Amino acid sequence: MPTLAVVDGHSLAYRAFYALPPDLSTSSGQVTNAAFGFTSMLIKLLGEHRPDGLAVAWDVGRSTFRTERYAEYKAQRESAPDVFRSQLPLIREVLESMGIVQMERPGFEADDVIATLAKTVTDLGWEVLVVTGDRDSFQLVSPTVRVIYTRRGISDTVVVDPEWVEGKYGVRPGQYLDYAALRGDTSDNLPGVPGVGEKTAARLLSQFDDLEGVFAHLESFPPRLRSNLTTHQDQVMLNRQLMALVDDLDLEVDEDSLRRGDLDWPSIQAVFDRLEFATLWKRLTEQERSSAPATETTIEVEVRVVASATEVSTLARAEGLALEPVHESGELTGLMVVPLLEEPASEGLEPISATAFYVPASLFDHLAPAMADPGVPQSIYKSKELVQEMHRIGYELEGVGFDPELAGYIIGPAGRSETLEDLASRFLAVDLTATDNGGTDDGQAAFDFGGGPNLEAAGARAIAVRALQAVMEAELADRDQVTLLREMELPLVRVLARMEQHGIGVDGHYLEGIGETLRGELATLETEIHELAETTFNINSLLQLREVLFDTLGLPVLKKTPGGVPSTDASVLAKLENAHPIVAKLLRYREIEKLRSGYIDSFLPLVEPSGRIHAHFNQTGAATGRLSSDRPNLQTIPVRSETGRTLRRAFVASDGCEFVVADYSQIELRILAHLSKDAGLLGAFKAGEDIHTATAARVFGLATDEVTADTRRRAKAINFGLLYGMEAYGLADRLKIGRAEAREHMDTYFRQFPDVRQYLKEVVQEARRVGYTTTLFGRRRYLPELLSGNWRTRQMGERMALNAPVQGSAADVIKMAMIELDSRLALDEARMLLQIHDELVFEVREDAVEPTVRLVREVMEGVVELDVPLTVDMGTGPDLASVKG
DNA sequence: CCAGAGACGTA
DNA sequence: CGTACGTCTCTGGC
Repeated sequence: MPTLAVVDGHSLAYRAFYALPPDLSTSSGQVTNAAFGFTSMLIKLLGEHRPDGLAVAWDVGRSTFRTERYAEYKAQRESAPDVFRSQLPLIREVLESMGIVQMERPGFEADDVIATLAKTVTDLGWEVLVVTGDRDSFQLVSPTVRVIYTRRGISDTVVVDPEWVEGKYGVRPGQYLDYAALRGDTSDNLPGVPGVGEKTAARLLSQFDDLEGVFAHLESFPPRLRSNLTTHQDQVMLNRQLMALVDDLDLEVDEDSLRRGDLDWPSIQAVFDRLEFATLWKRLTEQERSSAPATETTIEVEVRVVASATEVSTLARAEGLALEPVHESGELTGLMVVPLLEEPASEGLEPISATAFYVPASLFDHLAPAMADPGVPQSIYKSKELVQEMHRIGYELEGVGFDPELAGYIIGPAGRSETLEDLASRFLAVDLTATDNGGTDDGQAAFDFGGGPNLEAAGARAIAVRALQAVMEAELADRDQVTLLREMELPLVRVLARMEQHGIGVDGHYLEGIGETLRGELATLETEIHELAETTFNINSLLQLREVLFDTLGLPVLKKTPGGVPSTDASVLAKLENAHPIVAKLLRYREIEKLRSGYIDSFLPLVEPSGRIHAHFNQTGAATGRLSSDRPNLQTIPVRSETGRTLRRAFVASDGCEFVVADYSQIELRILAHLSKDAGLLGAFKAGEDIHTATAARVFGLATDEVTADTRRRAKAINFGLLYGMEAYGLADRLKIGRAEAREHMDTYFRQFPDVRQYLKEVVQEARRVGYTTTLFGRRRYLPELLSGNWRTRQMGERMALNAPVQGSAADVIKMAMIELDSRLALDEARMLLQIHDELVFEVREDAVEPTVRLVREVMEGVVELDVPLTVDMGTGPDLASVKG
């Protein structure tokens, strides 16, 4: 079935305009951010969805039949800025050069054109993909019409199908119009019914089907709702009239003109050249001219439901198993299993065809031996989740041998982790979403459509995991990153799974107590601040606070935010502290409020009845290779401020246990020493000197015992600045010294440590040459920023290039230590609880504290051999506040 | 409801 | 004009 993509031109152009920096322009000064973003999105659409036809619909003018019928319609909208409007002709040129049909209709909106097109071509047997950031289009969604909805910016999109609409709004796509009419739409200036939000609207419609049904049953509603509905009935019916898309416009739709033909490369090149779209030209040519699959293929899956123990045992004799969980209303009901017998044929455009075996949970006992056997490696997308889920019901997955999510993280380009659909599309040219919808195209697959788990879809996912393994492992082998996956990221899965599962003990009562104290102090501060301001206002409102500080009190504006508005951040307030007594109160208020909202109120709901918090450790969240933590983020427990530290007492070791905390001393500077091989830096570490004091001595030409606290502080700022790619300007700001003096400091530093300068220079050069940086263990970070036409972006790329190998190598080192420690610690004696980048926290049985301290130090210090020693500082204590070395 | 801005906690 | 994260509050509604 051919697919037509229809783009809402204004909607997308507007998104692009606001998503991309306004300094994107040609050398002659024409701003091109909207045109650039639009074209980029278009290329992405062509690449990812491979539509057979393409059309762009435009709005014309502001007046439509809707504004005639209802003057308020969209009346609140301001007209678009000139720098946006000037780009519309550019976009039209791009589209013309690419031979893409553009349509518009005076008196109607682009949405109406889209609706008409969708209806027309659907009748001709096409599938439709509507690309827009406008939710009104959801009323068009059907089994053959999907919407690619741009949620924010231009790259965060979601494919909206009937299931998505139902899941999100609780109504069928056919009811969406009535639903929106009830709810109203502020962006169109259409009021809804007071007291009827999304929840109520959805409930009413699921009960009475449509507006007519709702208004026919007014008597059954509570009085308030009834009267609100009665008074607003006219508005609601008007809303529906205005929101309903017109699908019978008189458009001359010529099926053939919609189809994409061969591209006219010379004319495209002319337009792209003039707009200076060099990178887009490269993307388009590589994508559309390459021999890469012209269209996505699909997975042909035959699902076999396993019914006997014998069949399971046969499966379990495979050389490996791809596993995909199958859920029904939140419960794990079974596993889709694809045995790894032979390499799947993944060349060309043949559909990948395989059998997936569904093993219901009742037969898991027979699968257990294979799952617990590292000799039968398991390939699992999001393996940590399945490891935990299986553990909870009593089964251990001991041999996770592949996870496409982790492989994708290693291959990069990093960012947030990719969905299995993304990965299948990228590495297999397979469209998994086609199967997810129930595989209605082959007749026999629809047996469970509408109820029960979609076994076809799960089977296709398991097959995709297997196919991805072959392709991605080959890619990793080419890059020499197989070890990184097999020896580091995969073994870490079990370690993290255990840490999350074990959680950390929290004294909820203590936390509540602190909360009360903080609330008390906040109330006092609030009163004082209001009195000093001589007005009551919301201190948390930056808008109101700015007004008080800079208008009412007339304090000077020392810094602007990136948005161009006066900044009130802590560094500004610190400078204003002597200007007005309100400032000190504000600083204190901010500090306390941060603790209350971010650490008390957000932690308490996360404490399980067991008295423990189970944070998540995300293995694919950071571009450098670090872990990240969320729900809650336990890598940011306060430690710097006195008040913040009181909160640490809430983290308590279990009865009969103590915390053991181990942190690498100056690991990043040590890695810089190792990577740069700078004699001075290596010497200082080998001699066991305090690195900041040693740096100060060399930079300021002093003997070690002549280094004062202040010179040490300066040296420390230089050392840290180095790791972040800081320049003289930043150092000057930080140390409150002149730019020239800062320059002088840095020059002296680099004279004393010449190989550091050389190394930093080479890192950037190499990154520019190959496109990425590399860590000790071969982890890459891709840095397209280095080739940006934008100076700022390029500078940022350089700083990232300087920092990534150091931060990333440190992450590698501690990950290796975690894996080794996990295998060597006895679980009944010591459990790893937290990783905070260069620090590990363990909960240890009191009688095992001493040997554990010894083992942890030995493993952490010895896990890799560098040109400098790695040293670890250790402490123990019954709670995180009283950990003492 | 949602996304962005601004602020701020940590390494 | 210092890297890497996650989370809170407020605000305005491409």
